[in-house]
Amino acid sequence: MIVLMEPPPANIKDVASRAGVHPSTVSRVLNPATRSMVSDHLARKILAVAEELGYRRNPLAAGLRTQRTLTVGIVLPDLTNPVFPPIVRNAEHTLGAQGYSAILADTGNRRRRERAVIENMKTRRVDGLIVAAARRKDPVVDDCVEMGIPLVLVNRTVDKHHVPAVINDDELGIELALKHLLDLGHRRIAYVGGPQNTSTGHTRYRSFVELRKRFGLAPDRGLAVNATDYKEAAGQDALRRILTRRRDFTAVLAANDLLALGCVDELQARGLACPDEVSVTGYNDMPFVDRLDPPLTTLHIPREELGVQAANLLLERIRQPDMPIKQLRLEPRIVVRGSTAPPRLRRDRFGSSTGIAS
Amino acid sequence: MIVLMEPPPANIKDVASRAGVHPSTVSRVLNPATRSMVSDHLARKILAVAEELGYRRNPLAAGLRTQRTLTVGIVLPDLTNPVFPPIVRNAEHTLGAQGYSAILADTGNRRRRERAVIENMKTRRVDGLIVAAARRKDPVVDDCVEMGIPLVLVNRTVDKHHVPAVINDDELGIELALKHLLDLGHRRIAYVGGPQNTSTGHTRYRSFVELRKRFGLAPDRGLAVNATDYKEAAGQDALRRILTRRRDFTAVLAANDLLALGCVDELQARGLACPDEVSVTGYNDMPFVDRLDPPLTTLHIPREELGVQAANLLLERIRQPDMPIKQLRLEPRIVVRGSTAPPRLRRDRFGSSTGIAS
DNA sequence: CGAGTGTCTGCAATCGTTTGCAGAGAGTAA
DNA sequence: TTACTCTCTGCAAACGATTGCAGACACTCG
Repeated sequence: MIVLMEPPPANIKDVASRAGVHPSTVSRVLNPATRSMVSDHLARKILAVAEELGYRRNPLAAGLRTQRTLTVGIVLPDLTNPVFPPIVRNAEHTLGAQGYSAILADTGNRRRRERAVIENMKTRRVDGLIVAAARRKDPVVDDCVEMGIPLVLVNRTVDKHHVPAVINDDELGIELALKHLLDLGHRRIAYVGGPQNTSTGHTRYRSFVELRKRFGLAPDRGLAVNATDYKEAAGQDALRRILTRRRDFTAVLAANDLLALGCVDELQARGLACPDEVSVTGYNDMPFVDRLDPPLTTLHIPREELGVQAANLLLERIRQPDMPIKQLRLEPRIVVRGSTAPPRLRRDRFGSSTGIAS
Repeated sequence: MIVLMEPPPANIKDVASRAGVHPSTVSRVLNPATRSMVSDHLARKILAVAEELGYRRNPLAAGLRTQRTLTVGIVLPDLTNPVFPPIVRNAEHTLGAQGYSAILADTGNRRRRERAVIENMKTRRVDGLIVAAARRKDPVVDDCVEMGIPLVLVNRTVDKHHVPAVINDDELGIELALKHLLDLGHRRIAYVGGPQNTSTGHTRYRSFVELRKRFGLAPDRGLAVNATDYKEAAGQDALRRILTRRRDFTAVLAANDLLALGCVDELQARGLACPDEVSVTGYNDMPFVDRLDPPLTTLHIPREELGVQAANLLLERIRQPDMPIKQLRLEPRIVVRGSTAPPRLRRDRFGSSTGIAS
């Protein structure tokens, strides 16, 4: 095959000599901030020449000089978790509209890899980071803020305050879910939570415990278990652990859709009908959970908004690093579907005297 | 807040002066290819100093000089289509293992944006591109190969041959699906295809038409409609169009899971039970289609493998641009689930004399 | 006419690496 | 000793842009 060797792309010097000016003048014309330094007449001419030669500025050279790369890193725990694609997509899109490109890295939920990819991004001199993989205590994140690298957390945050973040109002979310179950008439409600080293897992669990108290429910020991992971298997496992101790609940409030699916699996495995015998709620309203069997009652979170806001917040921080730190807390709303229903009397199968009662 | 100003990261000159050598020597030691040029003793010393100073090479400066950025672009039509995350994830991971970072862009299926993002990546001097958003005729892709930019297509390819690609064996896929339906006893099978400007849409449609002939089925006109988009709404729309003409089919073979879901919706809207009255098959085995109602019979594609192979192929091309062009065609396998069943006689509701019969 | 003011453009250093070339030095052989 | 080879290291020029500084020039005003 014959490869046509294209001429090397025009650089700023080519444009300058073709326009009969000095490279610096060209640079000034091409740079919006310095554009006004050169006379309109000359500027127009230079722009024309640049256009004609198909000039494209070399971001490496520019970045080397300016220390800005127009690049941001996006760090995810798990791209195959359906919560994240919409966030990424919208973040990428709003960043792109401002000239920024996104470098993506999936940590696979591994700390070592999180450290490695962020390290890599730092050496690549990204202008900022969007991190969706934060743990509550996250030394990698701490390092970044300490080094002054603009950073925005999304979806999950860290315990330390004063880190910019766009997250969900989990207290509200859990309250909505719990109220929904209470309204249906449930009183014995199990809780399957997420990993306690994530802010979502922690906050949702804490909220559940507090709200249960506030609503005057018994502090049912043994009815709440936190899974080690936001995955179906972990959810199933958690519910299994609950079921070894108690069988008298009529609903399961899960801290995440995937956990909820695991719960549904476990119920099914035990021949317990959902929602007829046990109701289940999730969190996140992942795509397609509306078409599952049963359609999942869950909390809808503004995924697109999370992405857009995270990107905007980051851009703001990049441009004005000294602005006070903002935390956005977006409101979820409950979506009632087929996985929840009023409890039925089923003394025949369950009792409060199943053994290890509290 | 007090910001501790870190000292600027050490550069190659710092290392050199600290080790009492010339920067070029340091460069040679740090670069595997030239590593052997310097004596072991000195090299060890230099490495120690570099380590001590926490030296990290600046990829911008290196890229500026070498014209290699250790960066590749990944271009997707729609990240929220569940087919892509696993591909991206695995591609990113295998690229990362070789020191490459991935710049991600989602075109939202818009040609303008495809052009723009690839243009942007080119000016960023990516070393190569993985494109999952290709159309059958895709001038943007043509430009890239013409300019000699290493490029690998994934999932979809272009009509021109001699473009490296990792795709599915769609002929086989459609054959498996069709055979499955035939084995169940279906004879009147509708087809809901994808956009004909994508290779998948085209190949699957063509395969269906040919196989139908080969298996001796009537060339049922009006039983095949191609959707304009790989989305549920488009699938629903397509089946609706078929239903205005014919109602005598007992199965729908859809070219994609999302289209299949749209078909299910339309059947449901018309009160037709799936699979009792009409069977439906999909393509891609998206995550969670196994838990839908009904669980979707579909073709499983090796998504992880697609990502890994695409990345490897690209790396190969980057390193040896003159290698003959490879096309990988991975085999799907059929996964039989609840959305397909033997046809039932239902003369009561359907007849072959519903109007516009062929 | 000279000084002062303001606007525009050019000069040259700089960002941090890489790499062709040449030279230094050691070693070998005649 | 001289010439030659070989191995290692240093020199300096790129790569392509940005930017502080200063000079050129036109213009106004006294």
